[in-house]
This record gives sequence, structure tokens and C-alpha cells, in this order.
Amino acid sequence: MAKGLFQSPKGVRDILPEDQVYWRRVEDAIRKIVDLYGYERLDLPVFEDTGLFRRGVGEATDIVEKEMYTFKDKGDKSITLRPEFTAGVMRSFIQNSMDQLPKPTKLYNIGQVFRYERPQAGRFRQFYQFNVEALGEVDPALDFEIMSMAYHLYDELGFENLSFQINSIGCPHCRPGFHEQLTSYYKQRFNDICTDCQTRLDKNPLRLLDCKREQCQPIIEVAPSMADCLCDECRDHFKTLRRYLDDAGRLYTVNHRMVRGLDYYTKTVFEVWAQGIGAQNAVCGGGRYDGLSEILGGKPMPGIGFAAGIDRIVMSLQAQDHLKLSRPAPQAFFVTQGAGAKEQAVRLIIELRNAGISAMLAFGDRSFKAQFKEADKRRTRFTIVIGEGELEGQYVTVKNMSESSQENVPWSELVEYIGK
RNA sequence: GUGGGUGUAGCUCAGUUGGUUAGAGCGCCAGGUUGUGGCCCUGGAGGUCGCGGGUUCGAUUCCCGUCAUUCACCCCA
Repeated sequence: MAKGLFQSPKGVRDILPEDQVYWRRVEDAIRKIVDLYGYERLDLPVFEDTGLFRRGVGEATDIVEKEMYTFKDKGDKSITLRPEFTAGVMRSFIQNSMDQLPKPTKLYNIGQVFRYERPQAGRFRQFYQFNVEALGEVDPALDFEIMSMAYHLYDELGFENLSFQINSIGCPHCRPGFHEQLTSYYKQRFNDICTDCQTRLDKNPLRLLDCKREQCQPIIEVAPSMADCLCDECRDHFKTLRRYLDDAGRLYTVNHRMVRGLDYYTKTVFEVWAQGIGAQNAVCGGGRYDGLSEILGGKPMPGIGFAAGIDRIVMSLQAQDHLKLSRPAPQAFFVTQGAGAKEQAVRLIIELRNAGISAMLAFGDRSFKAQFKEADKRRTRFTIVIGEGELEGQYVTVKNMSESSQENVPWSELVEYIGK
């Protein structure tokens, strides 16, 4: 495999020309959705002050504890490659006084994010996210709008068999009570739970509900549920969101065990799971983060958003037969014999391209056979031949590659002939 | 961070109970057709058998180490 002196670092990869058609497909769908919902693009730096993520994402999260690409720059400042978008969006929102804008402020981002993890199927150290945020509004109708964008995006891409998981994880008023119930419940069963859960109990109790170990399942079964501890406001919020979803005929699963890995979430959280991409099946995750602004020194500013993993979306598209795409091919491919013929081909190519018709030329000095082989490999629709006869008669021979038929066309009529 | 799998041609992989010139299919290049692709036929290019060490008369094959890669756990997009 390796030929040269270097290969790409672990966990990062090249997105090759043959795959670009899928990426473009996803980008097109994204553009359509954001325009339809009135979201505007915000481009952020790829790196930020390390402190932004430590505080914004949360010290106790896996991202901060073990997954950040952090380094000192030449000014001895600690810099981190963004592991997610939301903290950066909030920083930018505060820094640029976006609270002066109409609320909610609707923003989206597209770009690379970085997490130092062991690579596996669907997991990379550099990957691409489409990220959406709406700030300044607590209305559950906004939660619905954000989720609708996710549904809509996957509809637009032709996905089938997706699973939407939603939950409410409460707010600073009701979650502490739940925490307490949960931890005291687990403390009594400390010796029956797995070692991971024993540390979770201390570090991140909500995660206890997420454990997949066999031995913990019976304990999760009868554990206290967040749903029973939600305050009136959170309960109403969740109920209203669900009513919107039901009215719209959107399918979802209420998953009381889904808690999400970032500290800033409040109330609504959701994930979207896809098939055919390995064990890492989440293609989208998000939720509400009503307390984040204050954590970052801004004034209270509720918000909700999600991030969709473009790499995984592409993988899932490629895994679904009916969504397979082929790379683009030129309309016309010129093959020539002799210097004069090539000069004429170059002139005609300019005309075609100016008319919006994609055209290519066989370079070098090769036999017609070799040039035709190239034309075939590039899957051109028409191969256009210019040899001695054509040059003299001021016409070209146009071969339709799929029908294997050919016709003589005067130079002056070529654009019209191909364009029709 | 933990655990398993795999490293032989550009790609997918055979192979050698350790033996001298390492194979296939696909791909690539050329010819069969000095103006025509896809099919077919013929030929050609291309390999430090991941790297280092050990055992051996001899290692691609056995042993150790190492690196890379891959899948999974943790967690997430």
C-alpha cells in the first residue's frame, strides 16, 4: 500500500474524487434545507481558546477529558482544534453581539471537527459536520423546527429506516432532584453494577442509564426515570414538542435512557440512528442548551441545535443500493490526429464550454484506439473525432458512445448538435 | 485507554508441511484492426512477500519485537 515516504496520520483520510459525488449530494441537500428554513451560514475558526471548550463542553465530558487536540502555540497559548461547533457558535454569538438580531437567531455551520479517538468504522479523528443552531427562544415550536430540519434533510437524501430517538433530560430546577434519586438508588446496588458504572456513579450519573452491560440491565429496568422527575415546565415543554411531532406525522422513539455526552444540554435531546455504517450508527445528535450562554459569560440566551455527521451520512448513502450515485462524466470528448486537428479541437472545446457543455480533449500524441479507450473510461456521451478528412471538410465525426452510431456535423453546428 | 483480526503486484486475495525463477483475477500499458471504445485473444510493465531481530545450510513461510491497518469496547457525528 504505502509507496512514498509519508502516509496520512492515523484516523484521518482523503476524500477521493470518486466519492465527491456523494459529498456534493449531501451539500446540495443541506443548502436546500437551510434556505427553506431560513438559516444563515456562520463560518468559525477551526481552532479556539482551549478554555472555551473546557467550559462550554464541560470538564467531565469524554470530549474534554480525552478527545481534544490541544497544543501550545508559539505565544504559549493553549489552543484546541474544535471538537464540536456549539461552543464556538455561542462564543461568536456573544462576541458579535448577535443578541441584537431578531430572535431566534438561526445559524448553521459546515466544516471539520477533530476528536482524538481510536478510529473504527464510521469514526475518524477529523470528520465533517453540518451543524444548526437557533438561539434566543425557549418555545418548543422551535425544538420542533430544529428536529424538522433533521427529518427533512434525511427525507431529501432519500433515507429509509432511520430511527429518531428523543428524550428530555430536565433543567437545573428538576435535574438535581433526579440526580439524587438516581445516585441513592445506585449506591444501594453498588456491588451489583459493572465497574464502569461504579465510576459513572461518581462522574456522570445520567450515563448509568445508558450502560449496555448485561449485568446492569435489570438495575436500569427499575431505576428512577427522569420522566417522573421533570418539573412542570420541562414536562409541558416535552409534551408540546411531542404534540407537534405527532401532528406532523413524524415517527420517533421516546428513549428515557438517552442522555447525550455533553454537559450543556437541557430539556430536549435527540439522536438519529442509521443503518449500514457499523457500530457507530448515530448520524445526527442534538438538543437544547439553555444555560450555555451564561457558562460562557454571556447573558441568558436559550438555544437548540444539532450536528449531523456528513461522513456517516455519506457512508450510509453508499450502503443503500437505491441511493448509489455515479461520478459525473463529460458530454463531449475530442480525439484527434495531427497538429491541425488538435488546434481545431481546442477551438471547438472553447465554444462548447462557453455554451455550458462539458468537454474534454485527449492530450498527447496517441493512436485513435488509445484515445477512444480514454473516452470510454471517462464515460463521455459523445466522442468527437477530428482527423485529416474532417479538417479538410470542416466537420467533425460525432460518435454516440452508448448507441455506437456516428454522424458528420459541420463545425458551425456542433454546439447546437451536442446541446440538443 | 482496553481487546480481537490483518499486513504478499495499483486493488481483492491465493500460496509455500521452511528450498533455488512468488501466483491468480481485476486494473494499467501495448498489439491483434497504420481513423474508432465497451466483448474476445496475445504480449508487457509492476513485488525489499510491512519493518527489525532470532532460529536455520536456507525464512515470504517458524519465533520475538515493532510499526501500520482494521473491527469492537468506552463514547460519540
